[in-house]
Amino acid sequence: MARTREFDLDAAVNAAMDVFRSKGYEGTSMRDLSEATGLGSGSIYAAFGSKDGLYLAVLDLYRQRYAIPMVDLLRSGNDARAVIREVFISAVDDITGDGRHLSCLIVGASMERAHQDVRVAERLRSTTQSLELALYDLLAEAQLRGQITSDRSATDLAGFLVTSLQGLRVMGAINPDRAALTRYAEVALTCLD
Amino acid sequence: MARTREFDLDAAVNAAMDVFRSKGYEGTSMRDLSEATGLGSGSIYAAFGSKDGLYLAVLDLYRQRYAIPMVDLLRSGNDARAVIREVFISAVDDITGDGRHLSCLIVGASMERAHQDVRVAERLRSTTQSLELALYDLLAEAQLRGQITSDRSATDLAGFLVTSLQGLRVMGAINPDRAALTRYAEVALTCLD
DNA sequence: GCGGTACTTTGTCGATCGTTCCAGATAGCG
DNA sequence: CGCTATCTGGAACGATCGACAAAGTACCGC
Repeated sequence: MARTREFDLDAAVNAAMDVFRSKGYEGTSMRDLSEATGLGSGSIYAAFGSKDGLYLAVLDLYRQRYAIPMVDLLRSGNDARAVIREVFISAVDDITGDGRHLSCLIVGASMERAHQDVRVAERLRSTTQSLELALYDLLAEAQLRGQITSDRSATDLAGFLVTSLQGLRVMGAINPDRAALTRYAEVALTCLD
Repeated sequence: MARTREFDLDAAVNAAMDVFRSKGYEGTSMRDLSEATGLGSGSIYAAFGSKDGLYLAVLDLYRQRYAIPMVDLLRSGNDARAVIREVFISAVDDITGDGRHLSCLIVGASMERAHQDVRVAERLRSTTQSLELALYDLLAEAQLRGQITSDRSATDLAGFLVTSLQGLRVMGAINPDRAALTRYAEVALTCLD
């Protein structure tokens, strides 16, 4: 055997994620990625194959970092309304958190990449579906308990909530007003009444 | 005087709009724009100054074409609930209309350009604000008449509705399911009850 | 009809794009 | 400790980027 890899793959993907989030896919050059990760382009191509490959790795990490914890929270067994509010609040926090203008990779990928790369489209569909499913399970049980309205199916309510989350990301990009976004989220939650 | 301009400026901006909507800003090259408009790059630079200039012209046309009619509809004096439902339905139609995957320029610009070009950001804020304002006026009067809930301020309801519209655009880009999007929109409208 | 002017076209600019390749560096094995 | 397989950073590739200048073309007032 011989020399082992020196750099931390995860750290590199992390650094690349920030770049993609602030500049988009097409707006990011390999030069940007080299500087952000501290790697030579040769190392990047050896590890990820291409710019697309690195983007997919970034997208997977983003899902693992943000979408999966959200699903876990929804499945934690706590009160439906409280858990959903928590999800919305943490989303608003994420949107307005730092001043670095890091937009949501999911929304960005939906607009910029979903039409052109089927692997991206698959991942986006999978992510939103798992989120919708977790919401569905939570809402269906809450409906059985009479905790939320049964005027609408749990499926529709779940899809609507995901839609609202995506909408908040967009609105936050246009005007990162935390108080306003929070109020919009509160209105969305009234659909459960 | 001298030679008159041979091409139709509006037609060129229209053609460019389709390209930007399907490829995004960074993903569109001057070559793409030349082919779509049928103009030489020289003519484009003479007419718009730069790629950015053309993009701004496209964004203005998009606002004029989609946002302003929406505001006019909201101000038509018809029943609030019916008008708002019409706005949502026409938005869903627009999202799922053709198979050409033309995403919303407003949402695309929000994600890709708002952070980098203040002129884009200004236009986006202006567009959403005029939409929110039209909704506010409509909702405030409906509240006075007792036609919709007064549990939430008209401001919050208006912002929420715009947020939902943006969310529908994103969801439509991930999965252009007209029936599902329509149901999500219906859920959003229940917030007025 | 003619000169002048504005518009269109074409070719090309330097820069940068994503990608590949190579020479030097480094760590594990005998 | 030397060998060698692997990794590394940077140089260099052809292609393409946005932008522009010069040349050609059609229209106007005279």
